[in-house]
Amino acid sequence: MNNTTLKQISAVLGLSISTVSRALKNHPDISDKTKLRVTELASALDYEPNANAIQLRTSKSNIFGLVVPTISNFFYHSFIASVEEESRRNNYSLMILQSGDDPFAEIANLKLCRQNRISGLFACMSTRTTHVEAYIKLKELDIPVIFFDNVPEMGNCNKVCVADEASATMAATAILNKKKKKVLALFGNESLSITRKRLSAFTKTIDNKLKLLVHHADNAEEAEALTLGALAQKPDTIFCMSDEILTGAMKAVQRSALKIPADISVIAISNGFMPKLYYPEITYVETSGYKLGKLAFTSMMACLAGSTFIQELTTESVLVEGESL
Amino acid sequence: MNNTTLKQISAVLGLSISTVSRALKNHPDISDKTKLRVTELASALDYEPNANAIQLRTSKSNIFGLVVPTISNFFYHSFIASVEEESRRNNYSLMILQSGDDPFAEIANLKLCRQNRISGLFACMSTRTTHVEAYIKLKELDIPVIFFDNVPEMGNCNKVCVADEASATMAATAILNKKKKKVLALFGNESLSITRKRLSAFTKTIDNKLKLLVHHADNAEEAEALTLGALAQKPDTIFCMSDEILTGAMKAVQRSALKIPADISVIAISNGFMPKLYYPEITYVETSGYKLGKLAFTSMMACLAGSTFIQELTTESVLVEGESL
DNA sequence: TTATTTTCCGCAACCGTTTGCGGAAATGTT
DNA sequence: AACATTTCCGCAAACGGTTGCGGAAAATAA
Repeated sequence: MNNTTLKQISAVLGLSISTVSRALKNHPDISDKTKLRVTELASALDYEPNANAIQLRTSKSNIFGLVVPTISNFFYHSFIASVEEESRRNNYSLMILQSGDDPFAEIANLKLCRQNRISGLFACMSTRTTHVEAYIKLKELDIPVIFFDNVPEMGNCNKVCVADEASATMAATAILNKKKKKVLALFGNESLSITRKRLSAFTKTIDNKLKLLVHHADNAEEAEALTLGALAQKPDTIFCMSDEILTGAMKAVQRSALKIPADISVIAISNGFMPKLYYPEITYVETSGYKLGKLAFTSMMACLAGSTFIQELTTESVLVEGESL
Repeated sequence: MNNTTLKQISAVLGLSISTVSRALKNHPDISDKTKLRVTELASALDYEPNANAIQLRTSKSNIFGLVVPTISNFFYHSFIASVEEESRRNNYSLMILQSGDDPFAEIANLKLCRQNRISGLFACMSTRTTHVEAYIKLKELDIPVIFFDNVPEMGNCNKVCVADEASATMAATAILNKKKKKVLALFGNESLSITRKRLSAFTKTIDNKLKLLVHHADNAEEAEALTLGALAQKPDTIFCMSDEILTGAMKAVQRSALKIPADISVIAISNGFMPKLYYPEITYVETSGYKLGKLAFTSMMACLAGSTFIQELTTESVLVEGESL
């Protein structure tokens, strides 16, 4: 069975297509009697307007694109859920695409977005993105781009970020306040903007006031291995810059049968899900993907409303105390 | 700046729109010379075809819908990632919508899918879905619907499921083999199809050969509380039917400072991510969302290829041994 | 009754593509 | 040279809506 069209309705009712169209959108030109006839038949026939036709005619798509390295990631997860929620609430659909950290797939995804004439794009660049041209092209087409999480260096673009520096500073301060002496600090891939920001703020705050062992891990396995190795040097605290790092480190801690916080303290920067999985719950500085999503969305709406003001927004972080520090 | 159109290209080159259209798709009617002129200008102008126009003209959308209670869930996660991957590989886009377990949002989402004239739908019903009419309507419109995870009872629809019965049986068998005496078995919401299946298969396999304490938890917190309470009865094993249940139970175990597997054994049915988070790693029966996604996709493609054969597919499960049993 | 206004609806163009068909020009065949 | 083919391209309709404009019929005013 095919979808009902305005033409079909108009044929049945002996009206013109335009009259039916106007009746359905409650246009004042149409009499109540006619409106009633039309709406009743439309709902009887389960009429649903063809979004493609509307978008073609109005050249507005009401679709947002969202490109991300992978959707299987705690942080992106909540970000995506948040953006999807807001989008639907505002009558937008979301087209979600993952690049798998492959620059070519990323370009292909952006092309797909363009073909679908998206109204705006939420983008987290892949680790190895070198080519920002494809993103710039979107801007030239007056399609707002809101970068999040791993954002480009260049200044003239909209970005929403968690408070990387503030979070790292907050965590470092918490450690200092507890009079810790030796911290194993685990960070992510060095080429990520968030890694650089967090690392510099963290070390700056620690400021040689205590012994610092810094390591970089690309994934949980690496973090576990690094932690197992570094535990030989008897740190009294572990700092993890992300959830993924945290899971690796925690496994190493459990494996070493160390008691938290008696034998070793743990603090992380996290979305909040993982820390609550453990007992005792891990103390963490919250960088909420959910909040970031909301922020990104309001930024997007501002752009669509005509704001040409380039803004770089940041969510606030809070220290959530568990019993691990 | 606006997007380039065929009309613009044709105007510049002094050709008709149809010629340009054909040249771009390498139609034999067009001479190589003309093709070259067209393709060069097209790429110079960064031409990208308007998907809406194409979809309107061809009445094929190349968009799949995916509706799910929430995307913030481990299992759906990997399922979605898997389907997205396959979709893009096959030149389809994915429109992902979450209902938040709200039946009205679910209906609104399906409406959105219809308006966008999706080519097919991957659907996991919300817990409280009573109204399958909206789904049936899609079938009437010849839009294939592949249900996954929480599927409707009715027979005449395509379903892909993890091997619920087999998984539960496998877990129960593993427990029996280890000569356990008293099992705390934690299940999810009773109204879910997967809960019913897993519960019946599990209890049937255990068959009163040991003492069974069955509880239902809707979320991790409930699972934790239930576990804490039930530990008083000194079970020697905990079975968790899902990741969410597992996280709750594990927290209770950690809180009680019980050693795994010395003091208590744990086994779960899981996607595989959570069990590897703990040390020792939890033994689990793997029900892979990733595999299920692949299966759902092939089923979808079969439907689109014209297969009217209603099928109910099931992925295979495997027991992944950790050191918790 | 005639003139004026209001009410209600249809015509037609347009959005950007695809595609069947027809036809002019170029080429090939006797 | 006359005819048959082939090569290459354009016309126009269609997909399903939206919307400016104009106009007939009905209602109101003079």
